[in-house]
Amino acid sequence: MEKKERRGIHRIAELASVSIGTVDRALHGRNGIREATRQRILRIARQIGYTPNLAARALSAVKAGARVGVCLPREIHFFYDQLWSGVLDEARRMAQLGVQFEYRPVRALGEDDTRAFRQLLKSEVNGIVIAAGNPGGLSPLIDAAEEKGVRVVCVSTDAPESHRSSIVCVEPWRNGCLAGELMGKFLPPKSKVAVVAGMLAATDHRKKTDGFSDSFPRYCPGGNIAGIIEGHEDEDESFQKTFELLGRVPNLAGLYVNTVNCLPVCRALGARGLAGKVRLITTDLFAEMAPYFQRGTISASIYQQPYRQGQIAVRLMADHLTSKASLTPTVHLSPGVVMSSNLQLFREIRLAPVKLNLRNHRSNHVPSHE
Amino acid sequence: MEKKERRGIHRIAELASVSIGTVDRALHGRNGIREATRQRILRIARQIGYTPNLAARALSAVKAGARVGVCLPREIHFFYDQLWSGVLDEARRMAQLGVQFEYRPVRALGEDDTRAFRQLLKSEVNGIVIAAGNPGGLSPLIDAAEEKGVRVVCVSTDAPESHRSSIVCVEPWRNGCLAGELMGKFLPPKSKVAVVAGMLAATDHRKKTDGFSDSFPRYCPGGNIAGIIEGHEDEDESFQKTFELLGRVPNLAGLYVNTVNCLPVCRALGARGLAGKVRLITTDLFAEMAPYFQRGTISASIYQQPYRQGQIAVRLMADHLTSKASLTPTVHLSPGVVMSSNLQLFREIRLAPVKLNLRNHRSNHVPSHE
DNA sequence: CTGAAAGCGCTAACAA
DNA sequence: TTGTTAGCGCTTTCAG
Repeated sequence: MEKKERRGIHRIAELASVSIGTVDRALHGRNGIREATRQRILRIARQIGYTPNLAARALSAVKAGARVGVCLPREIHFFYDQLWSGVLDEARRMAQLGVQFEYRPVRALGEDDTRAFRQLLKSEVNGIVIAAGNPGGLSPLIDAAEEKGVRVVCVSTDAPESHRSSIVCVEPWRNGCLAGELMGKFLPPKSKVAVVAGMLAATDHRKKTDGFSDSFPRYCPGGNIAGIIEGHEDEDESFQKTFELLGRVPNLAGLYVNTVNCLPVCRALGARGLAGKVRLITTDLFAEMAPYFQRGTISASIYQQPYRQGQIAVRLMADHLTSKASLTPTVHLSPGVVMSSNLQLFREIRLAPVKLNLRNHRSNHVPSHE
Repeated sequence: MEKKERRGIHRIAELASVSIGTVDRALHGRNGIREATRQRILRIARQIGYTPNLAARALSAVKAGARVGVCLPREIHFFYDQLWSGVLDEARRMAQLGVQFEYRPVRALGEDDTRAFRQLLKSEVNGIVIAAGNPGGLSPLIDAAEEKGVRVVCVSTDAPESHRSSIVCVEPWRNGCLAGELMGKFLPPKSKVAVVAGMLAATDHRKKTDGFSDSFPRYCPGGNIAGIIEGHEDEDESFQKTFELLGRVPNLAGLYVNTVNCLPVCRALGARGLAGKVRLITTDLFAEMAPYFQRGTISASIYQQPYRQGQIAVRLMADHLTSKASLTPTVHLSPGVVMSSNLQLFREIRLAPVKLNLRNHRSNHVPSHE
């Protein structure tokens, strides 16, 4: 005839000799409860180390579940598809805990993102995850959102002037520093190197370039940066400018490409017969780069962990929304170093390119953990 | 008088004009159902894109909830405390979905782990996560467990001969390869280098050494390995042997330490006035190494991502147990490269050392995502 | 102010 | 072979 031991909120109710309704009121700071009762209940809860069962909570609140909006560029090659994968994988998990997601992909970084953001705001989400392509236009919107209690997490690209709750990224400056240190250690003292940037007008590219410039001379005594060129993300322009640079600067020992657009640079090196002679450090990773690693054209690439950025951003937001966990204001990941020895371990190389499909991400889904 | 639209399994039952019990049977391949009915139900489920609500499932299965045993070394410095953190953080999350954890820390890797494993088996767990210190003794036990349907996931250290369901690790051979490539690229052709191993009798250390030996000459033309010494994880021995080596081999250009025990090597370099002159590549990361990075004694360290290994191993197991997800047989993480530019981004350096407390991991818990 | 009870989607034990 | 039902822990609503 022994009574089974109850759990959670029931247990508390039992110990406090009240009903579960009262416990609920105490736990959630709702009104309609005497302060004394509340204190007593809270004390008991603390004593037995009560933790709410999130599954039960999620189940009970199917309709009232938290909603998260996501706004990221769609470009399916390079970087953003991996970022999306991380986001979607983690979103699928959190969906099990009652968090709902609303996706508003934009065509390219910074393109039309204020509109997408506004739409998300209008659709009554509780949080927004966004790659802030144009911080200028977005910042006031972000501030407005935060004002209304909608938490904003920036991922990969920051809007530092805004009051966003959190940023998840690899800092561009550090990224450049690491490249600089690596280059400095690869090369003998007094080496001449050059930088191929996308466009220096873009903050990220400028900061990466700065980081490299700060760091390289520290690790390569007497080394100097003989040139900085802008490829403007254009294949032909990048090729031409690099080709020209290689002709112009004699004894160039190293080249740092801080944009994803490194293939034309590889080709220019090949055309000059300098592949493998000039140390090349690139940024990011995608399948077409593999042969250049194997041939020794690319010495190393600085990897920004897109999958993990997406995963962490979603997790951060969802944790906050479901458990009232505090939102870590900054999560700065360490950039990875890709070389030919570990190339095969990266998902960009390992997984055959998979089409991005927001509707039905479940199908043909390969479990992934990197 | 309109009927509310039901969800999930109820919805299917409605459409198929059967009861939810039957649907459940169909979905889970249980018997006691006519094949025709099952097919019909499965088809409908597919059509409406049914996804089980894991929160509900978890809630329903609290008593029958999956139980996971964890057996890892306790040593709180270096590596394993980070591995534990990853495990505990992820375990706490999965606890919300009804997965229970049983911890059986052992004093040191391979010490007494067969006993711990047996205890876990006896306590009726559904899965075991273990760092397989002595694969020899463990393999038959692992096979027996798998035979009984208890899935075993090895983490960090493998038992390759066993039938464990999965392994999560950084492959030691690749680890050595990366060190070799890095060293090869740091040094001019024809350089002489040496390796400081723990004990070559340990498979992991031997494989790292092999990887390094395979890889280094490929990236340093004419380079050769002038010596391999064993420190046996002993501070004094490591110091003495390194000190002696540095005196014996003239013009040694690089040193690769493939055990965590790198401080004595740093000191020996200092004592010979060679700190910063001889390129030093180490393994793993802990707070006391920081000054040696900053002074340039350590050029780089190969980081084995302990936190993430723990996280992924638990996740793999828990996913399998809750969703019948397939257990990816191998998860090989890419080793990270630590240099002074990104040193501060690693949790070992960033987080003040925190005591390991299995009882009450929640308290003084800092949310972490790296 | 407090208690009682319904229901979230799923599992498992028992009835038919 | 199939249907029914009692929870799992929490939120919410309606009575007292």
